[in-house]
Amino acid sequence: MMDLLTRREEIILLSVWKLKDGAYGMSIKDHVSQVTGKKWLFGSIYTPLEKLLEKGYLISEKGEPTPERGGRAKVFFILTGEGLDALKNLQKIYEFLWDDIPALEVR
Amino acid sequence: MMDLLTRREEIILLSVWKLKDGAYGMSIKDHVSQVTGKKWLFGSIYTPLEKLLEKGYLISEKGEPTPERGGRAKVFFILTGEGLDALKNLQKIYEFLWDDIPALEVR
DNA sequence: CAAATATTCTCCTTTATCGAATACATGTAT
DNA sequence: ATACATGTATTCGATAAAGGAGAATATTTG
Repeated sequence: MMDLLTRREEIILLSVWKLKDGAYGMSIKDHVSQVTGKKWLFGSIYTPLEKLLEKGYLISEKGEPTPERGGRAKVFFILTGEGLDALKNLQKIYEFLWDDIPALEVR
Repeated sequence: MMDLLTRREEIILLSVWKLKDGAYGMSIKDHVSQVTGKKWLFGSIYTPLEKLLEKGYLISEKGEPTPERGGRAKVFFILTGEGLDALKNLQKIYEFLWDDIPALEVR
């Protein structure tokens, strides 16, 4: 073990996928905070993003600055084929792990 | 962030649940290795098990030694109500995260 | 005491967490 | 026009927690 995605890598990768062409640091931070119901800070976003770039699961692309007052240029992130494969691999493992756990669904 | 289960905690907690009254170090190790398709070592099992006890997600129970030649007594693990809640919480987050990701399902 | 099974321990690397510091673009007052 | 204020976004750095590998130790029976 274990070349599986870490928890944060999983959550961030899925967020990038969901946000499509609008995935950059801040929007990812907001999205994962909303989804998980907890407040995420910068460090918890940019560090794994960096790692995901290294692994080739994401690529980044410098965007234009916002035309509003203030607004440093965003860095957008896009899921690669390898990133998608990593998610598929995880999904397959989840099938085995979570399948046949009926008692959890009753509440 | 983040009081969410870590990846290993999740996998091990689910394995304990699946193995019912037969969950102890070695059987958990074999189960997670089989499910994830990777070889897990002792350190990757007993350390998080200890953590899960501390968190109250598991309780342990000393078993009888195996009647075969050799066989130190096993320590069995049982999921608590809190442990089940932690899994349910994770399951709920997965719903949001993984829902509406149709492209992943094609393969 | 030999052999088999199970767990504990130790060392080291990698992730995770938090928030201050910095960068960058634009509005505004002089 | 130019300095400074303001709003957005990212980089950095320090510390804590989790992950990873496998040797060492304990326990039980032949």
